[in-house]
Amino acid sequence: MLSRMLIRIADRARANFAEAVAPFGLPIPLARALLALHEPSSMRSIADFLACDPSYVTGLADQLEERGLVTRQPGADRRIKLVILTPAGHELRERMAEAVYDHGRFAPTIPADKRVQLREILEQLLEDQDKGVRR
Amino acid sequence: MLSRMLIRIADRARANFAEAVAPFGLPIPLARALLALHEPSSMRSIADFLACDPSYVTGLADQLEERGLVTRQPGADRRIKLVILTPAGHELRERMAEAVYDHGRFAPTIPADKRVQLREILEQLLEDQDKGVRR
DNA sequence: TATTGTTATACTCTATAACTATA
DNA sequence: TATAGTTATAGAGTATAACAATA
Repeated sequence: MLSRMLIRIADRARANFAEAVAPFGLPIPLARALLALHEPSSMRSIADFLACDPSYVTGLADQLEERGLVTRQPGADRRIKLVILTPAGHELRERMAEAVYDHGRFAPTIPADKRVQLREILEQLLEDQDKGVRR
Repeated sequence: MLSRMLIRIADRARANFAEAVAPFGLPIPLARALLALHEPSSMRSIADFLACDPSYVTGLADQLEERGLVTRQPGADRRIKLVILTPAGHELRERMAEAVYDHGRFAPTIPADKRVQLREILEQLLEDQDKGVRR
């Protein structure tokens, strides 16, 4: 079945990610959170990006802060806290992103045209998913 | 990135599975284990199929046994225990498989030819993965 | 000595509920 | 009253290590 295949392959993709970030010594959830920070972000927007509960982001941000990778700054709306990369955080994020990209080159045996097909189909699927298409 | 898309879509596929089996009142891991039992299987082979540690299968089998869905019988090699569906287990498995199949119809908006493309590419990816192709 | 399965335990990831502060 | 974030807690899912029985 299609779903089962998708899940197996995604598991491999996750394992790839884990391998790629392992050398940096960050637990996977922290690595994911760090990579989410392409710009200063509220706790909530991080939660949305990671598809998790905001309460969970609190812990992630705490740990990134302990490691000196981010700081929290109050936003204009003072309920909001902006999570901002420190220079060290920025630098680590760059290096990690590159490692993930290099390591993540998917499916070297799949020819380029097939990969384009795959991307198109996946895009369509994600779109359906966002629109909540019944399946 | 391709991996990220794959993971998002697989998450949706997992959620689909969860929805499909929810009416049967089995926790997800038990549902997966039950569906793995297309034939009498050793603990180890179940672990292989589920891609988990054998020690974890012990707990799954215990719970399926408590629910009267399987029994354990010693194999010819008496180290081996064969997990075998009871009539109730067989019947439940049939119904669940059907529900999963129906619910799991993936991507209704994807035309049939695209779905064929997708299946082909996924098959290739799984093959690479089994062969341990560097990625 | 290697393999099957089990036990006891512990870990990772994550959510829920109740709370505080601001809006 | 509704929203952002936090705290404390709890749960699901799963692995590790040590072990017993069999090969």
